[in-house]
Formats: sequence, structure tokens, C-alpha cells
Amino acid sequence: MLEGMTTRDPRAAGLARLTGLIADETRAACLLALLDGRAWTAGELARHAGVAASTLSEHLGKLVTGGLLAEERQGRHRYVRLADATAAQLVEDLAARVAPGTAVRRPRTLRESTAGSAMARGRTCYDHLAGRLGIVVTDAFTARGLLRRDTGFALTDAGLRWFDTAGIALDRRGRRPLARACLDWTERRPHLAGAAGAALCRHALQARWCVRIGSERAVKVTDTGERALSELLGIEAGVLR
Amino acid sequence: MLEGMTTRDPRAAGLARLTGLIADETRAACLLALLDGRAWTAGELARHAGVAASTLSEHLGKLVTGGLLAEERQGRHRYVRLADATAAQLVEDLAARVAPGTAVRRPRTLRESTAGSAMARGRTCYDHLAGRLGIVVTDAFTARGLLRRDTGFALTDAGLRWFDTAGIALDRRGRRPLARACLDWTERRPHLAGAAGAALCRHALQARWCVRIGSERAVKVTDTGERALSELLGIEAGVLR
DNA sequence: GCGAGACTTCGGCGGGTGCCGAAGTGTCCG
DNA sequence: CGGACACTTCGGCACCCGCCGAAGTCTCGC
Repeated sequence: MLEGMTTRDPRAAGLARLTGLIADETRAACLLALLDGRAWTAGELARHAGVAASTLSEHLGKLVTGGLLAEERQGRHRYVRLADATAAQLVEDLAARVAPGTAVRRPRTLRESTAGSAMARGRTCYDHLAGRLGIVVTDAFTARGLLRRDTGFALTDAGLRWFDTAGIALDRRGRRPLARACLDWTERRPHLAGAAGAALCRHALQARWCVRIGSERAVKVTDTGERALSELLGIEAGVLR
Repeated sequence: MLEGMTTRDPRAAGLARLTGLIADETRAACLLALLDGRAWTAGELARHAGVAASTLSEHLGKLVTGGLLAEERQGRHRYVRLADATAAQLVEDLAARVAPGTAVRRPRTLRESTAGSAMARGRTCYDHLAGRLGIVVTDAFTARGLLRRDTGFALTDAGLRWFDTAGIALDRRGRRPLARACLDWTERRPHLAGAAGAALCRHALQARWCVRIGSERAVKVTDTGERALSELLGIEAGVLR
């Protein structure tokens, strides 16, 4: 090694280390899968990524050590999930930049096709709503003056009141911004993320405005949900079918 | 290669490719240097990164092919700069996540110390103001009701009027958001980025509210600048010395 | 033109990393 | 308590990638 090279930029080293953590197809596949916001077992991820359990174990070790994943051991299972909202945002942001180039791929089988269009209609993205559903809701917020998007991305006072009257509590402690734009990779437009997006999604699942389909992160709007979205946001019933 | 493995997730492959582009200390150092928003020659970057010209040439090839850098050939020089605002934002966001861990490093020499504190006082971050200067301006915007940060991050109507009366034109075409939060790595708080941040920075340099110091991206507020910031934003003269 | 200078291409070296299967550890359940 | 199961550790293999210096290409200025 060169002796004089003690002045390597520590920021560059850190940046390379962080991105190197994601710069592997298997680890990337895991991170994308974990964007559903739920905890997966190591075995599930190994099958999902198509590698041996031993290989995946090493990958998980790196991701946990690197701070992107958090783990919980339960008996003989090792559950992992994205470490926090900032980790999810990181993966989302990176994935959004990538998606435009790869979104041209067409589904090959009917099963893939229906699964794909279910995902496109509505899904969760970490802890908020995405897909057609996420966009329609975000647009309705904007149209009704609850969300300001022309000069940035922020809830309005009317927006705060809306959450209040809808009975959805907003967690305004912590540094997490209330509203944040998250680029939707099927719609290619931003949808509502941040603490408000998370609160809305949580409430939507709790109140059964929508339910998860299958084991994926796709969701389907229920009849109850259609009524609620129509009443509270003026969203027409047919739009989400 | 395995024949059956045609179903590798293209999104994961793209994500790995993108991050792999940054996951090298030398390339990361280049990207961080280019965050000043200006064009560097290949030779300058090679010296900056401490590698041979031939090595750096290959790195630049990858970064340009990967879409992160744009190049301009002028005679025997090859100038490179960040491809666009989205590329800059990508690097900024990643760097911001990294900074907290590495910011503990203390300057070792007087030269480094003064250069460091000049950077901390004020600098450009791609095309907007950062450092103490960026934070003070952003805080002044918030305090005067020009920028709304409690529910997201957006200019207010008063904010739009401020730009108008200050004679700073805002480019509202294009998809670039007017206001966006960019995490400051010396102050560890968000400062104003986006089209409005860029317009403000451009105006500040044009009207000589601040000038660049040395060849780095540090900037210094002039007397003219102190008067302007005091009049237009109520920023006290002493704060930025 | 012709040399100096900036950049690129090439060959080759060395180290790092992902992959696997086999063996080992810990947990659950009958 | 013993077998099934989930995960981890280990050794070994193959490949990729960054690095350099030498030689090549291109441009500028005299």
C-alpha cells in the first residue's frame, strides 16, 4: 500500500460502502421484496431470490450489519425487515430511478398478468398506499386543496383538518416529515408518503377500506372502502376496478 | 450459466447496476467532487482521487455510460459533470445518509481547518446554497412564512410573491419541484433545494450577494449580500461571519 | 509538421466477493 | 429424547473488478 495515502476521503469510503451493500442482484432482490414493509424469514427470501440458504444467510448478515435491515429472532426463524423509514425511502428512491428503464417488460403468463395488474391497481409501498390507488388518493387530496403540490409537497391546513375529522391520528413527533413525495414505479408519478401517508394506509387497512390479496403486497379496495373514499375524498366508485 | 434462471427480477438487476456504479471509492470520490455542480476535467479528477489517469478514464466511461455523468469534449480535454438534477439529488441523498457516521473526523491541519470551516459557513450543493448560509436562509424563509415545513416542504403564496418582488424568476415549467428538502451534511438539517433553491443561488451569485472562494465550492457572503439578506429576509448581518 | 500534453486502450496482476455443498448449531415437536 | 427443520459456518472454487504502466490516439501551439 502507498504510505502517503492516509487522506482518502472518508465520505467517499462511506458512500461506496453503503451503495456496495445494495450493489448485488441478490441483495437488491431482497430489499425490493422487503419494500412491502413486512418481515420475511431468511428461507422465504432465499427461495424468492433463487439462491442457497447459506448464501442468503451471508447476505443478510451484511445488510443487517450495514444498518439497512433489522432482525428479530423467533425460535428457529430469523425474521428481517427494513430497518426504518429512512432505509425504505432509500430503496424506494433508488428503485424509482431504475424502474423507467425496466418497466417495458410485459407479463408473459396469465397468472403473472393478473398478479401484475393487481399490483398496478393497488399495493402498499413500505407503509403507504401506492399504485393506481395511491395515485387516485393523492390526486383527490390535491384536487380538494388538502395537499399542495404546485410549490413543493406539503399538506395544507385543510388537509390537517381532514385527517382530524376523519379520525385518523397523525404522529407529528419525530423528525419524519408529515408529507413526502414517493415516485410510483407503475404510474411514474409521485404519491403521498411520509407520516401522513403511513397513517392513512394504516387506517385504510384497519377500517378495511382495503384488504391484502394473497401473500404479496397487492391490496384490493372493499365496498366499505369505496363508500368511504367517495364520501371523504369524492373518489368515484368505478375508478379503482 | 443456469438455463432455467430466466426469471431473475429485472428491477433487482437494474438496482444492483445503478448502485454498483457508485459502489467504488474512486468513483464515489468523483461524484462527491462533482456535487459542486461544475465541470471537471478527467485529469483534475484523477489527481483529486489519487489514481492514475488511465484508471480514472475507465471510471468515467462507466459513469457516463451509466447515465450519472454527462461529458463535453473540448479539444484535448474531457469535461464531465453530473448528468442532471436528478443525478445530483441521488448523490446528495446517498451522501446525506452516510455523513452522520463520518462527520466526527476533525481537521488535522490549519489549512484543512480553515478550508473546512469556510465550507461549513457557506457552499453550493450542486445548484443551490448549503452549509450555515443555506440553513440560515431556509430558516428565514420558514420564519417569515415563505416556506412551509411543518406539514411537508413547499413554498407558500407569500413565498411566490417574495421571489416575484425580489425579481428572481422561477422556472415553473418542467417536472422539477419548486421546493425540495436537501439534507445538509454539516448542519444535519434540511435546506432549500429544487427549482426555487437553484434560482435563488443563481441570483445570489449573479448579484454578487456571495462569491466563490478558491477553487472549491465554498462561498463567502459579500457586504452587498449582507445588506440584501437583511432587507429581504431579515437576516442579521453578523450571523454569517 | 512536430513536440508536448491530455486522454484512452491494452495486458496483466492481485484481491475481493458471490456461489455452493457439507458439516455444525440451535429450536421445535412428537 | 430423537428426528425434522431453519439457519449458520466453513472450505473451496470461479469470476469479476480495480489498479498500474506502456503504448497508442488525438489536439494544441509553436
